[in-house]
Amino acid sequence: MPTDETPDIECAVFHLRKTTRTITQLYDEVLRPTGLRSTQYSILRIVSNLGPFTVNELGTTMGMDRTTVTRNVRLLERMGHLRIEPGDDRRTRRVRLSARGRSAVEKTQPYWEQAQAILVGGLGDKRWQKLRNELTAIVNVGRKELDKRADTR
Amino acid sequence: MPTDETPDIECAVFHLRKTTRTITQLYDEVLRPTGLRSTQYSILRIVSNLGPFTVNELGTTMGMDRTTVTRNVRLLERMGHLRIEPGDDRRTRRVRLSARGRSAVEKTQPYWEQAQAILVGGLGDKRWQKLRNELTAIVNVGRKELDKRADTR
DNA sequence: CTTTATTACGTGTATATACTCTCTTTATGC
DNA sequence: GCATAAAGAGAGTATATACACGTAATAAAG
Repeated sequence: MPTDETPDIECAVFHLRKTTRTITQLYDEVLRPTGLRSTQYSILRIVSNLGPFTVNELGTTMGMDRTTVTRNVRLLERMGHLRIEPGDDRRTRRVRLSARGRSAVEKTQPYWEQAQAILVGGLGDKRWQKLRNELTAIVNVGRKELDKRADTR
Repeated sequence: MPTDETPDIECAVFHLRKTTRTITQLYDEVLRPTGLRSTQYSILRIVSNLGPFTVNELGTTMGMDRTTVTRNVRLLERMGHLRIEPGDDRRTRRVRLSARGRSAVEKTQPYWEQAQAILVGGLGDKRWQKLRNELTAIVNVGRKELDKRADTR
């Protein structure tokens, strides 16, 4: 059962979820030797590039529910990749990369590049850049509506 | 914390997962009165439009692992939306919509249309059509690579 | 300065996801 | 025909995800 064309379905969330499932499987497969899953590497990369973060900030950056961040981050802390320190305020916690986490990101980088090369290579760099922009655009559409609905409540 | 721009990150799987999280939240929010989640409605819709399916076929169509199909379908069976019958072969099972499932799809349709309208309306129909095609394209890129790797093993 | 609202975060629960391993059934080789 | 391979599916386990609810700390109102 090789590559089947996705049938005539308009539903946006269906296409997005199907695509994300498939591409996550690809990245997970390529990253497998590193012991990091796609989401885990994403979190470490984001924290590495833009951190440190509070739990809330990380959630906003990743479009991820706060409580999901808590659990994902806890896992990475147990693996020794992240450190979770008290924040400025006694309510907040500061999530930052550990030395081990930094090393893991470096070691994983070439595998990530390989996966990225397969995908971007298969689509073409220009098309990927455009796609990336469109993804950002619909995130903003969705985010805006969700924020609007949250305000009403 | 309103709509924040996704920072300068190239990683494809990060953008896809972030987008899918956000859009799933939107659809789930709009679908909430119906009691169906995004994935559940997607499965019912697919089975309704293209079914019946074996577990494997449904997995292929949705880019979903076979074992995930088993569990998702079981849930919908317990809700009374799907029926799971023996297939042509004593190995296979046939997944089809029940009368109740058909009714649920119909009742849910206007909510789905509302969510879809928010998204497609926010992006523009032309851009959405293009985006949809690009999503299909990268699914095929990913699928092809995954199949290649599966053959080697 | 006390009451009240807001902010930041965690737990309980349920769905979504996929890999590994195993079982049963069908197809293939000889 | 029988041994072996392949196909279809489920169970065990682990991660990913988010909503409802609860708690502690800070900010705002008076």
